[in-house]
Amino acid sequence: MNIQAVADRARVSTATVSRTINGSSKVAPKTAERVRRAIEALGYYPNTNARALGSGRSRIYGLIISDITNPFFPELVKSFEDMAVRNGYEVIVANTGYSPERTEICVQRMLERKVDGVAVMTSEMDSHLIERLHSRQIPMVFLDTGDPANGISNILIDYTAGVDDAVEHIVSLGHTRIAFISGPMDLASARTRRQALLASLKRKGLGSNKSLIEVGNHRIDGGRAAMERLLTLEERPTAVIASNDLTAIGAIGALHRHGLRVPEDISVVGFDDIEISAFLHPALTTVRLSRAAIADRAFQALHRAGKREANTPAVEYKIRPELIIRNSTAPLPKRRG
Amino acid sequence: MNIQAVADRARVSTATVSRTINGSSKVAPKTAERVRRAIEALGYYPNTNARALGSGRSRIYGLIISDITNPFFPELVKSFEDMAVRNGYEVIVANTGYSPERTEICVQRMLERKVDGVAVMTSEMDSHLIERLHSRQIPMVFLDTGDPANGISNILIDYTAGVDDAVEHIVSLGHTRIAFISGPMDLASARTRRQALLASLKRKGLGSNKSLIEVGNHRIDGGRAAMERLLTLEERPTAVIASNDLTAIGAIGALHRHGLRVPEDISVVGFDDIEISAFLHPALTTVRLSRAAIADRAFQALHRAGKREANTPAVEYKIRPELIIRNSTAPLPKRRG
DNA sequence: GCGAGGATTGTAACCGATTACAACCAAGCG
DNA sequence: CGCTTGGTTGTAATCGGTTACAATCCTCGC
Repeated sequence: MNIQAVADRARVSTATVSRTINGSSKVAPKTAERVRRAIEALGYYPNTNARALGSGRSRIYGLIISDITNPFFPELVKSFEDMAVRNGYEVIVANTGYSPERTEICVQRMLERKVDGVAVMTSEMDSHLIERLHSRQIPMVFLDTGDPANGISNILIDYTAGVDDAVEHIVSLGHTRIAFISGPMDLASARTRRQALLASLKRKGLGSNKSLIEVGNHRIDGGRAAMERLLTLEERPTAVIASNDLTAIGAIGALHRHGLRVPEDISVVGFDDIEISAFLHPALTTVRLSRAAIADRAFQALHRAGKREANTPAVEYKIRPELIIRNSTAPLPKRRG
Repeated sequence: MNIQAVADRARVSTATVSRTINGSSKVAPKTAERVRRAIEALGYYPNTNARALGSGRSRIYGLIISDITNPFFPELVKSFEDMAVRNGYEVIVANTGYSPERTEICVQRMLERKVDGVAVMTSEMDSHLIERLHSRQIPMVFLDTGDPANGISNILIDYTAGVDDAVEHIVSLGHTRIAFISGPMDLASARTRRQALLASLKRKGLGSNKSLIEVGNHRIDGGRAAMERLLTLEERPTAVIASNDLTAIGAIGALHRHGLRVPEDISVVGFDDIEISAFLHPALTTVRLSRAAIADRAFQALHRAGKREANTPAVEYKIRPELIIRNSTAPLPKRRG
């Protein structure tokens, strides 16, 4: 079952069948209809490999993430894949596991499969790997670390705005001793969040107390450990902002273990709004970073760059996180004693 | 940069280069070495599309799951992909979203991309779709619903053993009023778990009380709602077994909301052992179903079937879940009053 | 009635591998 | 010494599309 069979049945050449399928150049409506009926009758669908070989376009996008088991990513992957499939594309997902060697393999996989574009949704990527893709004219889009001036599209997260909302919320509840648990400092995205938060606190005239800044690992255990350390302080914080939701969940775990109530004794704010956060007890107040929006922009960036017509320049999208107020934050408790 | 360039540099024909790369037929060691050096020097890697077109094998496996945002799946996807990449394969992940229409699209995608095998890790799949793949001789492996007699490999989960462990554990703690929150009854895997559990209870001489059997939806909100209903009973259960961990998490949420303590007042057992379960407060006692083991067997099944030599028959693997005792279960509390 | 010119369609080269088959070569044997 | 045989290597067809270019067909205006 190949294009020749369709051509024979529709009494046209293979070129006409191909044109009908791709809508590339004009085909007379009557002819097109005959071809479509032949396709229908034979249950024909094109061989993607032959298509890719002939045209040089594979209709595959690469999606590089750090780790699919990190709850931030599944929704991103799903949304991206959804859009891709709706547009006739396939997606190859690759996990870097935060390792440079694995990242290199990921890029190699993309090259071998001749992807039409790569969405790099992790901040850790060597410039020589970027160059590898760039030199082959493969469209790319990055999360936060792209450089549109160099032809690489970027999705810019407005951390400052999101973090400001969180700080404003906490401050308006009367808190002044505000702790922050950051992500691992070797992660670019964690550093960015940390800087945005420190700047925001400073703007409020807070945050000079370095002992209230702890480092986690963007996972539950790190958040728990960091919170334990914060609880040993003479002057405990009354509110904690975490670099991501998992960290916040860990922090709440530590608080519960110490018999402290959230939010009555201590308020906690997360970041990301992973699905489970809405269902926790207490439901987590957090800064939502929409994965659907990120996936949408990423796909658009690649898809536009792929249209050969316009030599579309790299674009930059801005995404504004959104504070979701739930039950893990409350007004500053009255001092006892 | 194609195979011809390599052939020229190594002063051999393209056939010899191809043979060296694939190790298909014998190539003189000296020649092979020359070819390898040429490949190295040129930084050559084969065009996968051309390879697939010529050989009929794409070195791509399809992985059909119901929903990547269901925490059960990411680890499965990751493990499967890991094995695939290590063996030079690529993976196409497709979410059915539990919808027949989407499932049909998933299968179509697999056919168009000419996958070398499909792992169907969701229980909902029409037989005509299976036939579509089967008639094209595409190796398949299913989770629980495969039929080795019909040439389809199967990974059999020994639910009975896993559930027995959980029931035994709960009974040994002194509980007799044991509730069960099942998954949605239109999900085959949920029905299987339910049957295994009811049978296990019956074996212990329990489970005759139908009011202790509730239906959830395998998500947190369903578990919470089901638990709420159980709490309205005259005689409340003292232990609850949930069909999956999310359901258990929801149930615990409902219990907390009612001021009940877990495990002091009520014990809760989950199923799956998703990553977060170990970090909850209390850490969840659950029956671990290893996703890594499932992925491993699934890959092996496809990989073996793919070797054209032996006309390998379909295989059946058995996986035994394992009870992980944490802090959400405790001895039956003493009756007060 | 005829040539121009646009719309349609066909011919065939090409994408980059794989692989059946043929050709070649050297060693071994009678 | 000629032939067989097995190991290596090359030739060229093939996979199933895409697409540049050529050919053909109409329709119009003069």
